[in-house]
Amino acid sequence: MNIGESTISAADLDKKTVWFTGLCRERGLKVTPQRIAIYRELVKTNEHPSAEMLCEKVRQVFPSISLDTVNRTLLTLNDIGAAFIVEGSGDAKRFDGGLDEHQHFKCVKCKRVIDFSHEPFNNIEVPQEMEEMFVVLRKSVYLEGICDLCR
Amino acid sequence: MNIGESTISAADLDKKTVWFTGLCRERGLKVTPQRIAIYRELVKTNEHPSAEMLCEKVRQVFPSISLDTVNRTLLTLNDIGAAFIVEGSGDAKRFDGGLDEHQHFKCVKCKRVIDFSHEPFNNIEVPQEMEEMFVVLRKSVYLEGICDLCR
DNA sequence: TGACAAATAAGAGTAAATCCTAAATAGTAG
DNA sequence: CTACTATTTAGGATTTACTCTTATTTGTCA
Repeated sequence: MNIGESTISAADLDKKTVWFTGLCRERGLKVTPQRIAIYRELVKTNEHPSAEMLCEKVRQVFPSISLDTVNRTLLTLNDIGAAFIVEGSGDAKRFDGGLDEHQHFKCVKCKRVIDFSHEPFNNIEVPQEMEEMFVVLRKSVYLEGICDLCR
Repeated sequence: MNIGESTISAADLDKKTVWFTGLCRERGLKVTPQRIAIYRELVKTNEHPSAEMLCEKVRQVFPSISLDTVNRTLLTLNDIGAAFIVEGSGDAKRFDGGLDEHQHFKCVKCKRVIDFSHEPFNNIEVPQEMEEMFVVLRKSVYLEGICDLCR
């Protein structure tokens, strides 16, 4: 079990960036400084930021970036598998650049999304019947409730 | 295993309604005919309707009901745990009256949300550590991929 | 280096959800 | 039954989270 915190080293960040630029090229996507900046900001944090939150961060480095670009880019990242949209309920989309298997707990009050990793949950098996009918790309256990700070 | 379809009998619907009125009273909420009507319509279907869709259905019985009331009521249902919100991919919120414990599979192409129920998934256990730190209200296994129609 | 297609910025546009008001209505407790 | 208070209705205003359009810029590749 491991709840919350997890950081990325500068070395890992660079490694991820290299992997990401490769992935872009592979898919015929241009490697623009905006894309890199957005990807790096996303991967740096484990806060599952919204497009809005990321936009603010990226603006510190890239003052003229538009929210639209951030939004579009995040959807692109989701399409190519460099990030994904956290399953959630209703509000603004939340993104996750994390590639390790992990689960999410979402606080229904503050909307915070907290990572956790629990070995048995990483190993759940998709039933045969589902595999036959659908292509299952991602699986995760999703918990909702009230977090430590809100209760 | 059970994918997709599932209906509710008139008897079960009534049982749920009784449970729901009890829950309302417990929470000091008035048992209004609108609330009941909305709840019953939601529980009857497994289509994960939006507020708009539900409003139309309820209007067949209750022609003067306002969309605002439907919206407000659905959020109330969510608050007291009589329903919950499923991710609507940025579009309109979709609601689920949670007939039985079940899981969701979401198609990344057509955005369709498909219910399924798989005994082992219903019985997953939340780790002690999580229970101590958070109040866990809901747990589910969430799968994403490509559905039978899209692939 | 230059052409071209892709990507971006800026700003307008949109749809859903939420909030506001005020007046009418209707559960609920005493 | 009555008083109290929650809830509903209606219609407009506001907010949120995108989404589109158009002109401009910029990676990429020959």
